[in-house]
Amino acid sequence: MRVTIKDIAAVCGVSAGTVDRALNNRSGISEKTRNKVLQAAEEMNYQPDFTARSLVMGRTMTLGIVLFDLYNRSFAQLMNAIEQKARELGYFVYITLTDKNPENERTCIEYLINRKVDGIILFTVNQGKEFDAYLSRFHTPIVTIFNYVSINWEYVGIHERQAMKEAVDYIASKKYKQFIYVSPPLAYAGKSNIYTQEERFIGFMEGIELNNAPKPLVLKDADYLEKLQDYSFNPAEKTAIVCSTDLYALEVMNLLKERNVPIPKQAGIIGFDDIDMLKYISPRLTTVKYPIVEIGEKAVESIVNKIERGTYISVPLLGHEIIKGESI
Amino acid sequence: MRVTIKDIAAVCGVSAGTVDRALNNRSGISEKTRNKVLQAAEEMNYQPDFTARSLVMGRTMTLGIVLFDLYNRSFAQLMNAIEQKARELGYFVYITLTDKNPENERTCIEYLINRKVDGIILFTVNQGKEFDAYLSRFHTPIVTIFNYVSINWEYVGIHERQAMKEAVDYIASKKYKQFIYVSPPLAYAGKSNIYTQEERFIGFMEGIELNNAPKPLVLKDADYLEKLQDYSFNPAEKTAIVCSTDLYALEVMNLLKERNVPIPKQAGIIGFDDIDMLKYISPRLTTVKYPIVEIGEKAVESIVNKIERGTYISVPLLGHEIIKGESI
DNA sequence: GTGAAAGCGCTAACAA
DNA sequence: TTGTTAGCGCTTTCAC
Repeated sequence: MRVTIKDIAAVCGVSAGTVDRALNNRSGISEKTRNKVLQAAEEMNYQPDFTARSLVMGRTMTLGIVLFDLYNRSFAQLMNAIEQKARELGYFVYITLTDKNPENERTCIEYLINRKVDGIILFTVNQGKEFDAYLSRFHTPIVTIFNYVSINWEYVGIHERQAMKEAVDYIASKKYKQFIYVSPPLAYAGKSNIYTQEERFIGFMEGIELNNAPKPLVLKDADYLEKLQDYSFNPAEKTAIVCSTDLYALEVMNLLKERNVPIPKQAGIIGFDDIDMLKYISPRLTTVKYPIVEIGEKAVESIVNKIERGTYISVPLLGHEIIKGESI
Repeated sequence: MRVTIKDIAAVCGVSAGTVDRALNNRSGISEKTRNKVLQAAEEMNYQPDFTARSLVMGRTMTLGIVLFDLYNRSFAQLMNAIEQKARELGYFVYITLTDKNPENERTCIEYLINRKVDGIILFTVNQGKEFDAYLSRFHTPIVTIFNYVSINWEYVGIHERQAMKEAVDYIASKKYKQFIYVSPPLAYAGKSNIYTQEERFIGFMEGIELNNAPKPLVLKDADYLEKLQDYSFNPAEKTAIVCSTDLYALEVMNLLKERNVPIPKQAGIIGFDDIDMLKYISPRLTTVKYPIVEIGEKAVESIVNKIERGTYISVPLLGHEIIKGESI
């Protein structure tokens, strides 16, 4: 059996309460007994039992993370940042993957609640009043990231809309006459929470309007590649293909290469995310970069502050930057 | 407050023990009371408290994962597979990242043990007799993946050596006369556990010998790119650059492109891992593929079987396949 | 078939 | 300063 505080108490000839006082730096104990207990604990290689502590304290020192999956590079980077910051602050991380399934996501959340996590970092696909109320039923701190839920929930993210608008400004300055917008997740509008994607799209449309660009072709379905396969590029005008994530941009790039459409001479491509793999791809993809690691770290810091001191650390929308590659 | 079994007991006019019998499908209870309790639990929206259950059962229904980081695509895929399989089997996953730091790894392991995880899936950088003994001190099931520790520990992986040897056979069949081997982790030989990398290297050397190839140039340091920058390729002979992971291969490819060394005409490249990003890279990298998802799933199944039924499910080394691209 | 009681390892309130 | 006691919510043993 593992050594418990009782064992230490017996060895030192004191009570369990006193051992607890020594071990956890509580007041009301003499230096002498504290040292004695501490030394005994050391010698006996005492390791505290977190499950017992959790039960009595109602705290587990763990954070639950609800994510789609780890397929997207950015998610992996995010998760990496979260784990590091969390453990630095003394917390462990439960990772749960929802596969973008709303019901599955609720199951994940409930499981986390039942396991008494101290807080949840939530990248949700759910939305709406009902979900908002659902979340409120749990009295557990929650920080939302990327997909906004409502004013009721702390949020860490970037100014998606502004970022995409600036991207359009940048493209417009390059004399593109035609615009195509690629964002298959938009097909889920109304059905699931695609806040970030919607914001990017709104930003795109704002940019189009502000730059007096012609009406763009918007591909908001999974068949965007087929559509692009059939698309006839006007040789007299340059077309800009704006993709809501780098992954779509790379797919588009592959297709254009296959079709022998010169990039960016005939068609330009821009992505969003700045995933690290871009460094191996040519032509270098132009994209929008945002501080993914910071998002993870800030989310953890905010929620831990809420847990330990009662208030979130509100994080203003973080910055972004257009990475100028050779693709547009 | 949350509803507990006591509350249900009070409502139903039975004892807590009886509620437990009903809730957990235990014997010694009439259908009638069972139904009554179950219904009450349903109505009261009872949610079991895992921390309490963990304390009394000594089990937490959680698996601890010890990984380097999530930077490498394969790790993310692995983690993804592990989470899915684990939750399918009713387990939650604590993720801990070691950043390849041996001491940090031990801290992770000990934290996991203190949190009473039921099992640990370990991708270690530690090694040796002392570490072996260290692990034995914990009476927690452990499955090692990728980096082998010793016969004492269950292991899930592939036949790294054989895979690399076959890769060399394949290359040799293509009339390459010069061989360069790239594997910076080899610099840590003796210092940390680089089992997979060592095995791949041994396989490479075996392949070289068997094919009567000339003595290869082995780059086993972080400065491999500088070395390759200065390397003079013999225009009369094709050089094969064998990389121990895709990431190194991509770096090498970038460098060769910069140097305008024609691939694979003058220099061929082969990687290892078959990361999914390869589909966006041209020329298509030739590489060795192995079932990363299966490794994760099998590791989970094996350890859960050990936890619940007392024995691991030994997994024979899994298969691999050479993915023939255009880079060699 | 059911209830009562003990206890998992720890914390915290109250006595002494 | 220290010990005692009563739980946290659940499981389990032993009476009845």
